[in-house]
Amino acid sequence: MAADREPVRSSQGRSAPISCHRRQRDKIQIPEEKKITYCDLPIKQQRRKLIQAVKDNPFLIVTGRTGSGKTTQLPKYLYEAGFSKHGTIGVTQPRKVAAISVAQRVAEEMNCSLGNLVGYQVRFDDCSSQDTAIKYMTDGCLLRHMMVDPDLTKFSVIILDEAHERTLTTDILFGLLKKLFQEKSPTRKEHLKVVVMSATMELVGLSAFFGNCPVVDIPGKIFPVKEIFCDLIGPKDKENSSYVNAVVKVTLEIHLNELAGDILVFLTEQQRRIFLPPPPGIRKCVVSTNISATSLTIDGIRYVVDGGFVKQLNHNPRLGLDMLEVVPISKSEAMQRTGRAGRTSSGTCFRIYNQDFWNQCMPDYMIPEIKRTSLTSVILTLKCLAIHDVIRFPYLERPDEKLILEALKHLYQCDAINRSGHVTKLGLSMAEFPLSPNLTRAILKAAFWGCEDLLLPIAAMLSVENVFIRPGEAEKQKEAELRHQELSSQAGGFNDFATLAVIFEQCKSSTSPPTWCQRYWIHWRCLQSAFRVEGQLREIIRKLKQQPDFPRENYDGPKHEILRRCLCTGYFTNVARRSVGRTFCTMDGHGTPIHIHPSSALYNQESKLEWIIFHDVLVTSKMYVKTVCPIRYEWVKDLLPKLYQFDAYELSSMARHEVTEEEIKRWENKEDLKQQKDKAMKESLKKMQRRNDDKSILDARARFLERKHQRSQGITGTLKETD
DNA sequence: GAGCACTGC
Repeated sequence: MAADREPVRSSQGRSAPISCHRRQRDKIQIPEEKKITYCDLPIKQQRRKLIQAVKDNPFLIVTGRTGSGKTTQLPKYLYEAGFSKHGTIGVTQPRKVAAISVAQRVAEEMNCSLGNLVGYQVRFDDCSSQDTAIKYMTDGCLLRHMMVDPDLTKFSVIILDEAHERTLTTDILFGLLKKLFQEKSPTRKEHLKVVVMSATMELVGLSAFFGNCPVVDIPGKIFPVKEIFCDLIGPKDKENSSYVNAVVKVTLEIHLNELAGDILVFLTEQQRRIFLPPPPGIRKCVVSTNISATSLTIDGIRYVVDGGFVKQLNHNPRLGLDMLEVVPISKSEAMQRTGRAGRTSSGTCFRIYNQDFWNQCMPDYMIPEIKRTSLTSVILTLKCLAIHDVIRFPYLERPDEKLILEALKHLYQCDAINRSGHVTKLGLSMAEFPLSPNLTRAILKAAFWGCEDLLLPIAAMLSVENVFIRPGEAEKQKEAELRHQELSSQAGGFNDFATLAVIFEQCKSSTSPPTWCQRYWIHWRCLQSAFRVEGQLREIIRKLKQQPDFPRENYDGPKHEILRRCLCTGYFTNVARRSVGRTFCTMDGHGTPIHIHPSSALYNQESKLEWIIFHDVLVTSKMYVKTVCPIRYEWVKDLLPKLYQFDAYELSSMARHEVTEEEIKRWENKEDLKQQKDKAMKESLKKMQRRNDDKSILDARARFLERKHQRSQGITGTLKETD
């Protein structure tokens, strides 16, 4: 077996120790790595091993800390070994900047101009050509590419980099690539190879997923980092967000007591300012929310202050809502933070939490995105790739079935799939758009009515970052708010969607858009990307309209209602009706009480409203809806039944049909056992509670006998059958 | 009367 080959270490039986010299992030390393000439990189000694391992195995895992050179050198080695004769060597990155800057560096090293031998492709920027042998791209780009070329016929090697980040797209690509090899598709090239590169991960599981493929480890150097638990936060403070004070305290202490060296501080939000006393010498203190957020120069960082928390966007399938939650970071993330102190010299990492917090509250690894985000778009993509059985898709880690069923339900409600879970013609069109299904559905309705010009700017504005500037200073904030109100009243004063359109159009047609933005406290950079997104969406619609069977419908209602009618087609899943006072109730079956966010033009206007639709929900201190618009009941009346008239079983029936009888039996038994386990757990919990109650002791024996009797009649019988 | 991370097509 290839896994037993000498130079290549199998991952079998290998633990994934948490130690600081193995935790890295590549993005920051990029500028720094430049200083090392590529001849000195540790990966060079493994060159032959790596090439051989790729030749011998369909899948290979390469691990190594940042700075080992795997991102830049491995594709080059494979090119030099002749792999690109059979197709492009594709390297994916989770982020655009990384894809572009790595491509630049490799092109430099190989002495060619970017876009020829070495190129990159990201959204809005394709810098590659027919001659491109090594192509860096975002993982999203590769996923898009697979919708046109599912067998990846153009590629000889696919390298998935930064696999440890476990982005939603990387996880989907894992499954798609695995499937490609399982099915032995006739069009798949014999020589397609897959390399997964990761800094830190549960490598045993990953290797097992890819058929126990070999793992090559590239060692690297790091200076020693002292780890100090400051004991300012313990397990009890898990829900408490007052850790900011602790972070400031530790930072000040470092500044006053420690030797020269810059400080890197990790917090969950941008702080307006962390005050440091006038410096005796000058010391730089960088406050960062997340490592990937900004490319920081980390030269000279000797001290890291780890606040211990991150902000995470989680999707709650029960409520159908996204929630921004502050959660403890994982041990592996903490080690990555630690590593940041030892890049250029030895350093110290101050953790504001104690050892108990580390042991009890921090998971080993972060929960991957696929298990905590809405899967609607991803499931639609899979359906378009003819993967109907989305429940049994080979996930590295299977998301909760509830999450998948919720996505199916949503897709059905948007007409993207039919009752039996098959993708519809409309669904295929929807997958063309890089937008949420709700928004896409609204755009397509507009296109059917021939009024897409109304919707495209709104869609573009909703898919870029928040355009409204909120200055920190109180007076300026007032001014900004007034300007924003001015804009919303120009849009009629009662429709946040229309406000976005007004901003888009006014800025675009102004003589100096940047000045216009300054005046109205709007982020010019966001608008620039909105302009580009609008162009891209317009192009997609143009192509769809060229199809001969593109539906064209007549709109016969009043003109001033057409925008909101289109929005209703997409957002009827997000309808709410006013209940008591300023509270609204969603109509999606959950009946969740919601409130209009103070940033909306409809805030404080609630008494005048009856029915509304909203773009998104944010749960902070209350459940808030943002980007709201009032509607009439008649517009959604016919659509609302669709919110309830579906059968989750039927929607996922594709999965069931393909499952053998035997599998169903096994699955049912598992469920039985699980239920029994749950029941037993609940009972023992109750028991523990009762034990604390003195009065109950006398009854304990009687209950015990009663339960024993029940068990001997009921549960044991079931167990015997399943055995 | 809120605020409050990041990425991607």
